[in-house]
Amino acid sequence: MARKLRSTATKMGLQLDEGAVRETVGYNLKRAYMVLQPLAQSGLSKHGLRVPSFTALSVIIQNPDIAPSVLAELLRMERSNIVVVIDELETLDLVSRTQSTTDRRRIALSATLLGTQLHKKAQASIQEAENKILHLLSAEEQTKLVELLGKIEAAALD
Amino acid sequence: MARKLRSTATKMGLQLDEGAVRETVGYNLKRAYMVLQPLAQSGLSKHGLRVPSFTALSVIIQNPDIAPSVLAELLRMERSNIVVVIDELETLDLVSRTQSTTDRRRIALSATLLGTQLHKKAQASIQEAENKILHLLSAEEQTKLVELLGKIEAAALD
DNA sequence: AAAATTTAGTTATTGAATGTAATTATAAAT
DNA sequence: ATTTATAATTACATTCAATAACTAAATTTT
Repeated sequence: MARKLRSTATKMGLQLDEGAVRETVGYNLKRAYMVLQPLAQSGLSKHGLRVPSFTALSVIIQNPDIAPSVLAELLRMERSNIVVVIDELETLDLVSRTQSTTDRRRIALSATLLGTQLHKKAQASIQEAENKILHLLSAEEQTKLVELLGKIEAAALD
Repeated sequence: MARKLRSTATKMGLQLDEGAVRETVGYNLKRAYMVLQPLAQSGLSKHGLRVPSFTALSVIIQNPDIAPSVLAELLRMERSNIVVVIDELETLDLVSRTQSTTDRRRIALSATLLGTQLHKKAQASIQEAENKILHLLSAEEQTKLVELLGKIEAAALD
């Protein structure tokens, strides 16, 4: 590690490191996320999507007629923020809102054909972008990583 | 997983999941980060610090007389954003700026005694907060996780 | 030595993402 | 019938990171 990190450091003949923060798992998580997030974003921007809208589209495709509030819970977002994401997806004709006839408060979300098609392409773009980094991890390492991340998330639900 | 995730889902007798996004490593990273970040923040808020100011303080303690621009490079932040973090730390009397005599553009950052003391306490608070979750991972798992995260970060430096 | 270029720190501004509070319409409960 | 709760929404605030432009000082070029 730290080839580029040393670029300025070596100029000054110093031995730099971040010290105590590196002992927290959270900071290491953040730094790895800072690497992958821009890759995902650039993969999505080709299709006019942002990360939140892509994740929402993904969930809607997987769960046809899902309600916004359930979608929000699943994505761990506020209901109020989901609204603008749905607005965005609807404007792009990727998702449509249908008011429930049995409970007129409730809205059913479904992906359009275009939405399903675009999602497939966007998914491929993300995978491709992530792979610029992740091909340096073996399949077992990637599986292990996702498993450990899942344990952290599961632990939070107690 | 998904005890709480099922809370609404089970009400409706549905089997919900996020679908394709979960196949991206980046999203799993994000979700795990969403668990740990608030814990770190609550650990720090007791001491009047935010995550960015704590990480900066950590680096300054580890590297006395570091320049703001080097600090920014190490934390992968913009120089412009580091300034406000330093302002904040200086206001709290945790860090002081000293102008270099040899190069009057350059500034040397150093932690005050108070800064060093507070950092130690804040560090303990973070560890304690993180452990509410992380004790569910074995020591080996935590080490493995940090190792894998490090590989992702290292891969980005090519 | 003078002029041009680069570097360090700073300021101001923006945009993206998330969080909070209040509002409207409908349904459910008392 | 009145109250209470829920779903979606709107408006607003906050945090964080990114960009551009500015000042002062050093370095390089001519």
